[in-house]
Amino acid sequence: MSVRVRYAPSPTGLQHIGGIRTALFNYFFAKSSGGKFILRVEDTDRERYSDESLNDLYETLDWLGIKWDEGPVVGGPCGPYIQSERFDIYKKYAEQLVKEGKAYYCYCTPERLEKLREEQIKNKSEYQGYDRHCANLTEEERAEYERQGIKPVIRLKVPTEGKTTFHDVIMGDITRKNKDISPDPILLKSDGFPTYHLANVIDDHLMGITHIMRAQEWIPSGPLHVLLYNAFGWEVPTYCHLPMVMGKDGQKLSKRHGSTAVREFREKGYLPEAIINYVTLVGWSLDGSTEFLSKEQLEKCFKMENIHKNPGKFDYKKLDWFNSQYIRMADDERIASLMTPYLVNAGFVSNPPRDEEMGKIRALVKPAKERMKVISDIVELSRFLFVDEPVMDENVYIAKGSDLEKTKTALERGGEILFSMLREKKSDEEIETALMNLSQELEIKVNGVFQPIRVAITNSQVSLPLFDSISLLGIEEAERRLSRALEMIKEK
RNA sequence: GGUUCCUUCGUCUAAUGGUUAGGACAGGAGAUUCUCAGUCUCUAAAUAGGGGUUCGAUUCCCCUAGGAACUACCA
Repeated sequence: MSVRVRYAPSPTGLQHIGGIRTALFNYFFAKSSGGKFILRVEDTDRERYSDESLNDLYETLDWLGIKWDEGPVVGGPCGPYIQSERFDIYKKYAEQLVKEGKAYYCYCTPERLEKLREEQIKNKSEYQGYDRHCANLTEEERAEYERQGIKPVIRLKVPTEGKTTFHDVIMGDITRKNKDISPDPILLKSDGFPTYHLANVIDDHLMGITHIMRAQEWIPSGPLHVLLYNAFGWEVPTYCHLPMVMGKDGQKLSKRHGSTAVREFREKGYLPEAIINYVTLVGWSLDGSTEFLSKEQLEKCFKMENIHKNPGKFDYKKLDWFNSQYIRMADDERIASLMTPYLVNAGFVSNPPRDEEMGKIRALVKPAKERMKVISDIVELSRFLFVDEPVMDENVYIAKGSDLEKTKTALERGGEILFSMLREKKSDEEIETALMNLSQELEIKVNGVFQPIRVAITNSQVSLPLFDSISLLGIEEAERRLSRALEMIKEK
C-alpha cells in the first residue's frame, strides 16, 4: 500500500515553527517513500478562523518550496480538502453513529456544563468531565428539549470499562483505560460543525491516509480516535507522534521565547533552506554528523526510524549559524535581490532601484555576504554608503594604544598615502604595506592608522573592510569624508 | 489533582552489552600584519539518581526524581 500522509493545520494563526516542522516531516516521509503528501485545511473553528491565516499557510509552504500532491488549489480525488466545505459529510457520519447507538444527542447548555465543571473543581472530584446527563434520554425528554428549540450536540459514547491501545511507530504501544478517556466528547457541535476529533478521523479515512504524523501533544487523544475508527468499523492508520519543539525553558515553543512564525523569520531575512535544514534537525538526524541537508537530499534520505522520542529545544543561535552559512553559499545575484527590499525599506534606494543603485547593491554583495547572519543585517552594514552621518566624537577615531596626536597624523599622512596610491592604482597589498610602515613610524599598531581612516570613511567603528568601503563609496567621496574628519579632529 | 509520555555535554544529536562516549551550535583560549565578522587551531563540557540482570552496562528491567503534554461546543 503506498504511503499517503497529510499536513492538516487549522487556519487560526500564522504558520509557526512547530507546524511547519510537522509539515516537513510529513512531506519528506511522503517523498522518500514514494507516497503522496496531502494538504488539508481544518477550519472547523469559525471563531478563530481568519483569511490571513489561510493565506499565510499557502504563502509559507510556497516560500519553503513544499508542494502538496493533493489539497486546496491543486485539488485531487478526495476533495474538497477544506473541511468547511465537507460540512454534510460529518453530519451524515455523526448521525449514523447516533442511529447505531454509538453516539447520542446532548442538550446540555454551555451554562450547565460550566456549572458542572466548577462543582467538580470545588469538590476536588476525581471524576472530571461531562456527567453523561443526556446519555439515556427518553423520547419524551428529547422531544421536550427540541420543543424548547435547543440545538443539540452529538456526543460519542465512550465505554466506561476496558481499555484502548494504539500502536505508535515511535512510541510503541500506548494504552489508556477507557474510563480515563474524556467522557463522551462532542463530535458535532450545536452549530452543525464537527469537532476536530470527528472531522479528523473521517477525513483521514476518506482520504486514505496511511500514516498519521502529528505532534506528540495529540497522544492523549489517540485512544479516543481509535474508538472512533472502531465505531465506524474502519481500519486504524499507523500513528507516528512527532516530538515537540520546545523553547529554551522546556515548554512548548511560543511567542514569549522569540519569533515563532515562519513569516517573521522570512521578514528578518532567513533563507528557506536554512529554516528547512535546521528545523528538520530538531527531533531527527541522519547520522549524527551530517549538518547540511538540502530539501532535495531530505526528500530522498528521510527515514521515519530516525525520528526521536524526546522533545527538542529550538536553538535560535544554531539557526543563525545555518542561515549565515547558507547566505555564504547562495548565489550573489540572488543575495542582491534578497537585499534589495531591505534597502528600499530603509529609504536607501528608490523603489524600484535605479540601474546605478542596483550596481551599488550588487557591489555590496561580496564584502557583505560573509558578515550577515540574516539578510536584514545589510541595512546597518551598508548605511554609510547611502547616508552620511559623520562621527563627531574624536575618541571613536583613536584606536587602542594610540592618542589624539598620532591619530591626527595617521589621518593626515595616512590619507595622503592612501589616496595617492589609490590614484596610482596600486594594489591593496601595497597600500596596506605603506600604511603599516606609517604605523611603525608612529610606533602604534596597524590599527592605529586604519581605525581613524575607517571611522572617517564609514562613519562607524564597525564596518566593512576599508578598501571595500572605499571602492563602494568612490574615491572622491571617501576623500571628502576623510578631510572633513581631519578638520574636525584638528580642532580638538 | 488525574492520565499519558520523555530523560547522553548549556543546546541539537551519534554510538555499542566491552570506545579515550563522537560530531555540530553556543562558550573559553590563541592565531589571522585593518575594526567587526569570518576563517583556522586548541579547549572545557554529558550518559538524572538508586537498585537489579550480566564477566561487563550509557545500552536490558525496576524504582525514584525531574520535565512535558493533555484534561473545551480549540485544534
